Amino acid sequence: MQFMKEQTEQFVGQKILYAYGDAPIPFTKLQGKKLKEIKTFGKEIFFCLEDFTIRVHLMLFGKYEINKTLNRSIRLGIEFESGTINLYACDCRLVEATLSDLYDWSTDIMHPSFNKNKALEKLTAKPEQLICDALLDQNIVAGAGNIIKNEALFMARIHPLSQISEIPLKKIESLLSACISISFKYLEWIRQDEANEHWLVYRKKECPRDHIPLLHSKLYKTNRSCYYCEACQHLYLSF
DNA sequence: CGTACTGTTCGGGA
DNA sequence: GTCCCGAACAGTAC
Repeated sequence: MQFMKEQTEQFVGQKILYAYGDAPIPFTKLQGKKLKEIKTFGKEIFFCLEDFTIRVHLMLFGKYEINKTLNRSIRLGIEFESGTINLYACDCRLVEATLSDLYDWSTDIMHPSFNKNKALEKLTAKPEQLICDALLDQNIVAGAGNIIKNEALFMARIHPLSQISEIPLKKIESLLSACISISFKYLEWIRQDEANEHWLVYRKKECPRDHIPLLHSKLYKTNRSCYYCEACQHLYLSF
């Protein structure tokens, strides 16, 4: 969402001339309101207006365009004085509450107030959890998704089915470091329009270390795709 | 809680 | 080559 923020920041300070679409939003309420600020939390982006906020989550299939339309039904179009943001197939809703009451930015990987120790605390707070599930929990580390989960586990050489209580703290720290470095590299890759050219294991067939076939299956509670190498990713288990 | 559902694209198998 | 099917960057509702 950092990249989307960069691309939409040009409209901060401008008034909304007109808003429309099929989002469950009272569009007339937006009209005439000034865009005060754009914030992000993990995969969410917030367009903060004068007395409420538009929260947008692109989910799996969401798309957005600036000053351009796609040939499909519009979820939310926002016309500003100098241009338009068009949102498609995403989750849009109004938030009236104060954002800082809802979100803890200290564990949002990309946020300036990210605190690695807080993230470590949250990660180890549920020791019975499996690491492949914990990494996807936006309340633990916000921003990491399924790709970063797979890549970070591979980099830190941790098997996705490892139990948090059994993973040495140093390994969890290196896993977190991997999440952080991948997230920032990902932003850089998106800027260069090479977002999907750098993955080591995600959607790959072979381990880049030892060239044996990677395993691929949906694992545990979150039931999301895991790509991993049984030979070089250690399984930490209590039994 | 687990299950169903949403919704668009793309790669791989036929 | 082309078509079709199912998985997939995620989360919510029930």
